[in-house]
Amino acid sequence: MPELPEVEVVRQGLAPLVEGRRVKGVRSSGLALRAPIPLAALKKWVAGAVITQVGRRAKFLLLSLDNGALLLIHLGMTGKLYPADPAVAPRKHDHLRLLFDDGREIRFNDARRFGLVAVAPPAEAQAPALLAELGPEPLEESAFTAAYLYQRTRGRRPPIKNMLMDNRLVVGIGNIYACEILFAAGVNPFTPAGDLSRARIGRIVAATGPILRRSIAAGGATIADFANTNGEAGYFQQQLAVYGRAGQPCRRCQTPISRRLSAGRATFFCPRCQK
DNA sequence: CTTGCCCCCTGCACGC
DNA sequence: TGCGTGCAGGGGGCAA
Repeated sequence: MPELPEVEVVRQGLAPLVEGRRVKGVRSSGLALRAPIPLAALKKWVAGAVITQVGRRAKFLLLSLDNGALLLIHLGMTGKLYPADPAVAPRKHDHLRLLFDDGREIRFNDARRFGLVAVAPPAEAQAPALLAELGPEPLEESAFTAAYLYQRTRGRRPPIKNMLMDNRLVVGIGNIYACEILFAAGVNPFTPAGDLSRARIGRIVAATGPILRRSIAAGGATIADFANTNGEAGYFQQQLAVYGRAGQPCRRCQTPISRRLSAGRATFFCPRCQK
């Protein structure tokens, strides 16, 4: 489900719910997500600690603790965080519960279990292994530059769309926003990345920030079931130019939007506007 | 090292 | 009503 804008929307909603709160206890469903929930580490480093700050790196939520440890949460495809009353029975697919000393709790619900919960002890919290290979943040304009993307794509044959979704190159861009960014840049998603001119790379980079920021401002895109911490849908999906619009007229030229697979993922583009 | 393929898992829409 | 199929915002392991 969530790409960078959706995770950022969750971060913004989660921060006021948990910052300054002390975790009283943790509960897990016992079912593994992408990896087993590290209950021992959660009890050691999270239970009893105060959450000082909620940050984000790529699609990871980073909950800093006052003992120096770091709680990492990845929402995968269907992960949701929501506040709950501890007296109310967990919902189906609630896999982690963080109970606070003020009588509230936060639950992590993840039907498909592609999410991830990890704990970095204080010694690793500044450089968690899970974040070690990640490329720059696309909203950091000094890092995700045309010069950077141009250099990193030279000699590479994979389609530019697949490369934009590779978090070693740039983080946070998934299937929706890769399609949208390339439409805005007028670049065909199947173009081998290394074939793109400096000017076209520049258009891709220039299109990225505004699209991601507009989505964050709109509360993210809710295609099926994305929800913020209040359970509310976003509305950026109303502004999508190509994603999910196969057969519908291009908003710019009226040509029907195409849908083709790229690396097994549905890829939407305007065959006329994107060359 | 790169690249494509397949898998993890559940839920939903659709056709029959 | 039920069943089979295909698809879904992610990401990692594996083989060639």
